[in-house]
Amino acid sequence: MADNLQEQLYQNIRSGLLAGRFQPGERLKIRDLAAQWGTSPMPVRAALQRLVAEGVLEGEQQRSVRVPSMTRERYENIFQVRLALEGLAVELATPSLSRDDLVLLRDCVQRMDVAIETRQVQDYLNANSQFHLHLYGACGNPVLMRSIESLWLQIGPFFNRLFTGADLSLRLNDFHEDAFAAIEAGDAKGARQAMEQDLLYFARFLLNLLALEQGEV
Amino acid sequence: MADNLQEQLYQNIRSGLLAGRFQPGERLKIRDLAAQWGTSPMPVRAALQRLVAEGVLEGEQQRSVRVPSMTRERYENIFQVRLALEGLAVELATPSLSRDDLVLLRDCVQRMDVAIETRQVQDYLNANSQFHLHLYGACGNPVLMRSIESLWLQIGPFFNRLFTGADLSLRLNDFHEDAFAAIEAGDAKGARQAMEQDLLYFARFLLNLLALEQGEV
DNA sequence: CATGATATTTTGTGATCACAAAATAGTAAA
DNA sequence: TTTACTATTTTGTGATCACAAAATATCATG
Repeated sequence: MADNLQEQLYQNIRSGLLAGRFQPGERLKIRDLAAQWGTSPMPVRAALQRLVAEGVLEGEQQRSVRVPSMTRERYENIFQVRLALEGLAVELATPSLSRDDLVLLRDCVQRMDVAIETRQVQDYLNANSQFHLHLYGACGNPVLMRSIESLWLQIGPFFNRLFTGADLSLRLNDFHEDAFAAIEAGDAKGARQAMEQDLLYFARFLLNLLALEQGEV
Repeated sequence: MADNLQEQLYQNIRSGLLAGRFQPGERLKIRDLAAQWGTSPMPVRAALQRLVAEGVLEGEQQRSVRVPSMTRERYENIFQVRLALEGLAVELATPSLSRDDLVLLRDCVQRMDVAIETRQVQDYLNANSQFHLHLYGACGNPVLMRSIESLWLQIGPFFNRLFTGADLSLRLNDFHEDAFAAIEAGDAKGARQAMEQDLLYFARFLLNLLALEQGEV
């Protein structure tokens, strides 16, 4: 942890968002959060403004800060960019993976298999994000990595909330296995294609959950 | 202009950066800028932190804020992402351009032609950015647009500074003409390819200027 | 003259206060 | 009961202050 407050508060709010602890459309009020964390409003303000600048929260025209709500349209917009960036990252990362990386990735795939069988949603999500982000991390391009993480931060909240209590489809690991096989063989284009299939399948899965939820409300 | 100070200061500093009025590596000090604009340090702080969050300025480990310096490596990292995102944007935008859009784009191409002949560097840069950004703007994906603008903001400063006083290559408009022809014909893939060629040519041109400058220093 | 320790200044962070605009509650009239 | 106007509270913004850490200057020592 950094030694300044606003960094800590930023991390706290951020992980709260990723864990789905905030409702879409909910207003985040500076003084409330400050009281909750026992600080002055000042560092909370900075942390919130940072999250707005990163596109994680939305700032109503120089007024209050809200948790954005996810619509089908917004999801598809984000997905389109993810496909381009994560595809590129896979292609770049594949040739430069070390033996240790491969061991870790294989482990992630196995953990996802187990998680699906035992219906441990949280385990699956953890292994899934580790698989993707660790793979992308090897692309050697910090700018690309930063962009990808920004997008993950934007969908993460809904991701986690929607998945909670959802039935895991048995096919949610198929494309990871394809991707891993291609990666292991050093086939960058193949790895990219498999990964794009995974993203597509995953996106459809999530859109179903989203439609389901919005139908119920 | 928004009615709050920090937004105005943000815009001011931002356009100062885009115009190349700051030196790479230069430290931006809160109190200095505040005195310069006749405000308290507070809104300056917010504006700077926002620019750091957007990746335009770099914040040295919870300490002072600097204008990042451009290296060949960093430029290539940004370029790689630009190619993916702007290529996608062109492909998406092409089918949904209105007649007015085409008129505007054609005008940009013409203005660039004139600017190259008369060696008006600033005119060329203005027409160039308008051509690109207006085209991308038609892609209908705000998330994609935001990402692209973020990248432009990161190279803009060097862009403008390096170009000032540089000789304009006569070929700097060739690919725009190719791209426009494809766009006009509704050929999305072709437009993407032409635009990628343009980015590539432009990037090489800029890398030469960068090498030249760093060789001189 | 070069070098390292010390003192001074500079600079970012966080707290408290003042203020205006927005959100909300309260009240009166139809 | 509903609606429109007013009063109160809430909330974000900007200013000023206090403080600690970093940067810089000063000076003594080799």
